[in-house]
Amino acid sequence: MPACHSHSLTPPLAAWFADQRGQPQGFQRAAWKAHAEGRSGLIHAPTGFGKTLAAWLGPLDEAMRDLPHDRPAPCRLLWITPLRALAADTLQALAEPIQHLGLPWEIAARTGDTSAYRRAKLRERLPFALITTPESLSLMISQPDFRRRLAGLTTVVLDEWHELLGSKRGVQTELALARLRRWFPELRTWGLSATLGNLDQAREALLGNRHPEGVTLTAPVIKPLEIETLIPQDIERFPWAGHLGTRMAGPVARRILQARTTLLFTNTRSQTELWFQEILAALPDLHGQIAMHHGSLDREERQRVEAGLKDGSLRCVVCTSSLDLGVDFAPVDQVIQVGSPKGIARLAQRAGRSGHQPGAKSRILGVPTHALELIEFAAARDGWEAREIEARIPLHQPLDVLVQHTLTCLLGQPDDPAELLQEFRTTRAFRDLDSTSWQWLVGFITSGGHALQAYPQYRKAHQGNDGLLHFDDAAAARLHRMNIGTITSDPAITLRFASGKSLGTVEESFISRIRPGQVFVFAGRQLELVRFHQLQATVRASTKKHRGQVATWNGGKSPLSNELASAIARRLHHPPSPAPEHRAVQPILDVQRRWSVLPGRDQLVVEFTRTREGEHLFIYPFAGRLVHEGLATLAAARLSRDIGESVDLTQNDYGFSLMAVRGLSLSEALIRSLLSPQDLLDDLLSAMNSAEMARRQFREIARVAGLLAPDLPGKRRSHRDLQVSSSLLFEVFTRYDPDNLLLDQARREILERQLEWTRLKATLDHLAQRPLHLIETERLTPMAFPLWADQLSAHLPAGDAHTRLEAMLARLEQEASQS
DNA sequence: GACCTGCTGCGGCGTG
Repeated sequence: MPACHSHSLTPPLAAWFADQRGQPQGFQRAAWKAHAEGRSGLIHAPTGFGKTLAAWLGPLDEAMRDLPHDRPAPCRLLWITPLRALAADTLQALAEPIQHLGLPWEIAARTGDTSAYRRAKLRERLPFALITTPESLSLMISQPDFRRRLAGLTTVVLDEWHELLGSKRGVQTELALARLRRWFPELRTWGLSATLGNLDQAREALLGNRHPEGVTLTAPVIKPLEIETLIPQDIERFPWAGHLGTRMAGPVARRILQARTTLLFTNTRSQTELWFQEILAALPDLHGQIAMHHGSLDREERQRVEAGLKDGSLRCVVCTSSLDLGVDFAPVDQVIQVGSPKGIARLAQRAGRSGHQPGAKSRILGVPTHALELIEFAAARDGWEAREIEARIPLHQPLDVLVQHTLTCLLGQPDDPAELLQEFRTTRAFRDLDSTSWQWLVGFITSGGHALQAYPQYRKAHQGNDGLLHFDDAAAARLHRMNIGTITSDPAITLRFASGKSLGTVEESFISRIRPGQVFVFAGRQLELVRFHQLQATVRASTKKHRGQVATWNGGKSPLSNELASAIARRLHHPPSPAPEHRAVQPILDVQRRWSVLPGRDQLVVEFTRTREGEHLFIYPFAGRLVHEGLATLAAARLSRDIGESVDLTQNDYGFSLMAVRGLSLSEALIRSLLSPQDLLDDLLSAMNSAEMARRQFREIARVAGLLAPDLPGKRRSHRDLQVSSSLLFEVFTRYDPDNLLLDQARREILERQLEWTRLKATLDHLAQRPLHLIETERLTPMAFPLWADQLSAHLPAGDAHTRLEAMLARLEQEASQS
């Protein structure tokens, strides 16, 4: 072994390690050594491979060398975790060696869950190691004497750094790190990350301008990942479209019986509700041992389920990505994914919830909900084997976060604007923040800007005679602390029994479709709505025989990742290796090939089909749903301008379709003009009603920047009249302060987040170079069918669409098997 | 305010 040997832990610590884990791994030794040399960096290893000890034993070892062993130690380490639930587990893990060695050094956690009493204690004295969240760290930064209490800090660790990266939470953390490093120039920063496509950028965001001195340490092990797919019995009768996949419930239930504990992931909350019912119905004997977990369930219920997983009393939990991360579930021995994996890293992350011990294999069972999803699982395996892991791109200059953070800093201590700017420029996110923008920001927080200068509540800071910026209005300070954080969400409706017990939340749009007396399914129960009044819904358990409709939410729409989309396109045309999924779906692919061609990445396939509804174009760029939405909107707007007819559109992860009663044709010139990159931005913005989108996006920005009065805890929204709505602010800025940089940010965020501008532009440029393969088909092909079905259900009453779909499906299946 | 399928995450305080 190379230089790694040159650093050895102090004997008692080394003995403890050997006793617990045997030989340290190379990357762990390397981390301890780098830490002892005063370096920082990123540690990258699969779950369960000892990242925690790699980051923890360095500072612990150092403290054992230079601190007395017989009395409490000053604060040396901050450990940042993105999840409250992880704080408790981390606390336990860090405490282990401390307890074993009998050191009187305190470890404590500080999150939103920490009691007022504990917080007061922590305000007196910080422990040797403090575990906290980015938001709580910001809150502490806003306390005037935090810096003094931290004196002696040597190390900060960012757990699950990949989780924060790519979001405003990540930027908030970058800024907090910059502050800590300004206070303590010798501070060492260690980030822990799962597999990620852009480790370099991750380290840049972690270390800011110290990036060049940093190291990246990777565990040399590649955790074996086994992706198996549940192949439908009769592929000829397996649906070409759909997303629920409940016809696979029987075989899935059998798998659940074969394992001790199963985690069953779905892609949406309502799918979780539905599958929970299906599994319960298939396995009535396991009543009480099957549970569900998603983000809209009451927190107590979720914690109960997490505890049940931990102690092994549950056989199966149906969940959404709410269990992607979190408490350590050593007992889980089977992971199932129902529906599209969406991304390679995502599937690997979920698979990693099983086989937690080093050396153990991660396994996941994929369950397709429609025929082509079989290909997706095979493609995810290809992608993993080729190490095509998705990147998480760090954000660039979100000024709303900087407005918030600047005020947070000033709350802690008055500061010189020039020095603040210098500090902020040490982060990756704001490294090229220009002085003009900074001056604008200072003006905005001290005066409210052009539009709001008449309103004192927007003048939060002032520049004193000392030249420093101050924030010392006690009432405003309290409001600011209540507003810290970058996570925003729409108000939700709490469902309660008459007793007051809360079950969780639904959206207003869902509950307002339910009439009192009607039954619906939520949290795995049949509930009858008693009344819905003042944003409170009262329910009671229903004993009615028929099952009501399952709750739905309008959540995020995560598109197929670029990496997985490419892997799918590649597998269709040049499969890198044989795969059972591919063999199984072959009959469907054969139908596609016979009636049309197989779309892929080498050429752009466009199908033209006439149905009873009209004429359809089906186009398959394989660029993910958001991009297809942008392309379809663009093409539809251009087309209807040309033909003077209204054009309907739909999109999914593989492609999009345009439909008009008449006027479509299969001409290369027409298609090329629809998809021309020329005037792209203008056409797109006007087609997508971007003004309205920006107005909506601005709400989040206004919230993060602290322009909206925070929702006071406990108070209902009836205080709305006191609130300045984000919409009004948007109007005011647009009219009286058009140069407001937050407006600009809203436009940028729309472009990147809703329209995936970069990917969309790249797709169009790529399409312009690909040959077109135009083909008129007599019938809807397997690729076209899901798009057509979507369109149908969007335009007809639900029952009607369903009947027609069934009939069409039956006919197509029949034809497919005959031809 | 739009969506009809669509994820997750924190924090403030006082009370049901």
